[in-house]
Amino acid sequence: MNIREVARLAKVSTATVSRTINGSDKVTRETKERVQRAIEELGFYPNTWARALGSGRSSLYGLIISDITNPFFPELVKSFEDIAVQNGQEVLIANTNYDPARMELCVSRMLQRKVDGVAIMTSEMDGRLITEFQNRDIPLVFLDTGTAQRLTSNIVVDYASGVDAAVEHIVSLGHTEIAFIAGPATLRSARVRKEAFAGCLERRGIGAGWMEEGNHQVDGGHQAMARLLSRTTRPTAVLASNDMTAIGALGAIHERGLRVPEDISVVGFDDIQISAFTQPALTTVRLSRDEIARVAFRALYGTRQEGGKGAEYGVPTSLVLRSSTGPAPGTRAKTGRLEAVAI
Amino acid sequence: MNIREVARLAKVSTATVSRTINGSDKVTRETKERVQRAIEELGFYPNTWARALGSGRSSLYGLIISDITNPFFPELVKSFEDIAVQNGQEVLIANTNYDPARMELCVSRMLQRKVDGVAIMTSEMDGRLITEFQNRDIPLVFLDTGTAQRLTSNIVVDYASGVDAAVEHIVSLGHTEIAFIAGPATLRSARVRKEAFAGCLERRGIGAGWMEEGNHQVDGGHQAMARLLSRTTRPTAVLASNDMTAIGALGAIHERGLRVPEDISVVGFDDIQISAFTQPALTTVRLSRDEIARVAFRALYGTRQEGGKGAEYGVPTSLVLRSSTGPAPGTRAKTGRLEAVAI
DNA sequence: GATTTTTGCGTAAACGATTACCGGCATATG
DNA sequence: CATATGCCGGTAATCGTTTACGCAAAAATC
Repeated sequence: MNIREVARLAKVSTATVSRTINGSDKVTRETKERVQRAIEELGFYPNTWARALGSGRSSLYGLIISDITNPFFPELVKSFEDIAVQNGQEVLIANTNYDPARMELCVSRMLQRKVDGVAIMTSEMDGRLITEFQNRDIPLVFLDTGTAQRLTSNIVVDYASGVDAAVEHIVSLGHTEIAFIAGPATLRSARVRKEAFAGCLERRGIGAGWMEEGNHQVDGGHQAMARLLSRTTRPTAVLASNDMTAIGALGAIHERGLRVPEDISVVGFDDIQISAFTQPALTTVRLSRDEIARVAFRALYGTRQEGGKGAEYGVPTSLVLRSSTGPAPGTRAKTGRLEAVAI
Repeated sequence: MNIREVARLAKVSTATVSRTINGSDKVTRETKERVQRAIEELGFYPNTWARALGSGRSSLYGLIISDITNPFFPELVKSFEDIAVQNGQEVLIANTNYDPARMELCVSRMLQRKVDGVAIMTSEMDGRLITEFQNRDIPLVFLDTGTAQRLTSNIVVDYASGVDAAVEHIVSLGHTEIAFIAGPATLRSARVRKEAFAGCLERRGIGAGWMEEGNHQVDGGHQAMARLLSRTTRPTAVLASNDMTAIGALGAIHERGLRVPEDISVVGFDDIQISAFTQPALTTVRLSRDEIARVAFRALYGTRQEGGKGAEYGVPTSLVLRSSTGPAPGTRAKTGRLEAVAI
């Protein structure tokens, strides 16, 4: 079953079949319809690899992430795939496992499969590898790393406003002893969150003494929280650099026999799915993976047409109120506002 | 950069280059080395599409799952991808979203990309679509659906022994009022788990009166548990058809002001990552996704060579003891055994 | 030493599309 | 009425491999 059989049945040349398939305007309506009928009658669909070879476009996008088992990524992957398929593209997924050495393998996989563009949603990318893509005119889009230039776009997450909303919420509940559990200092996005937090407190005239470092995993959050609790005085509210960390903190607090939010309020970051189902449900800053995926795809898909100049795209964050935050112990704060925005 | 340039540099024909790349034994060692040097010198690697077109093999496997945001799947996907890449293959992932209509789209995507085999790790597959693959001699492997036949293998999970170990554990803790929250009756694997549970109780002479149905999601587990708790008497132990359901149950119990495991013990199924981090950490039956992925890949990869006859593969399950199970209220059971196997 | 068999490699025809180029016909233009 | 201009659609080259076939030269056989 190939294009020639369709051509024979429709009594046209293979070129005309190809043109109808690709929506060329050089075919009259009647011919087009005749070809369409032939295609349907035979149940024909074109061989993607032959198309790729002939046209130089693979209709394949690469999606490089750190680790699909990190709950941040599945939604991103799903949305990206959805949009891609809606636009007739496929997606090649590659995990770096946070390992720069594996990144090399990922890049080579992308190059071998001749992808039409790559969304790099992780930070283990070094300059040399980026060059490999640029040399081959392959559009890229980064999440929070790199800068917009020819053929490469960048997605900038507005961490600051999310952190700010969280701090505002906590402060309005009467908290003044606020801690932050940071992510690994090597991660740009973790540094930005931490700095945003420090800045927020400073602007409000609250000293930023409570600071611990986790690893963006549950165990790191657990240990960091345990360290926080073993000090002579303890915070009444804790912001975590991501939800995994917050979940670890929840566990550590629970182990100490303390209650959330009565004794300590906890705020996460990202709004991963499971955050709605922790005990208690986690108040957190949402970073929409759907939005990221949408923007990333648009960046890649658009870059070719628009002369290949990359752009910078912003993605917002927003506070999601659940049950892990409450009035500071010994305060009688209004909680009306809490209900208003809760989901 | 193509095979011809390599051929010219190595002073051989393109056929010889192709043969060395594909590890044919029809090339002498010296020639092979000369070609290798040329390949490295030019930084050449073959165009995958052209290979696919020429050979009829795409080095692509399809992986159809219900939903990557279901925590059961990410580990499966990751392992499958890992193994595939180690064997020079790529993976095309497709989500059905539990929707039989979308399954059609998934199948068509697989066919268009001419995959060399498909692992179907979901149950929304109807016979007509399977035929599409069989007509094209594409090997398949199913998870717990379908039967082994020409070109199609099946992975059979030993649900019974996992459920049995869980019930044994619960009974040894002195529980006699044991409930089960089933999955959707439409799902074969959910039915098997439920029947295994009923069988276990019967064999031990315990009546199986406590039965509710969830939906394998957190909300379904929550509601089912709430129904269980609103009865006049309540169970002292609950087994859930999967971990998501168990997490929902945990929430419902907590809302009622009851404690786990002091008032009610809870056991999950699957051992998804987050189960180790719930409050309390969930005792559950592990179903290794790594093992499933390994077996699935081997089934597909092996099928071609071995004359295309499919096989049946077994995957075991095992009990993982954590903190959500304890002695039945009013009992003084030994907990020594609990520590022994805990992880 | 003449023969068959094996081995190593080259030639060239697929594989299934895309697309540059070209030509015929119908319509517009003078 | 002759010529210019589009519009459709066909011909065939091309993309980069794989692989069937064939042919020397080397090895094995008698």
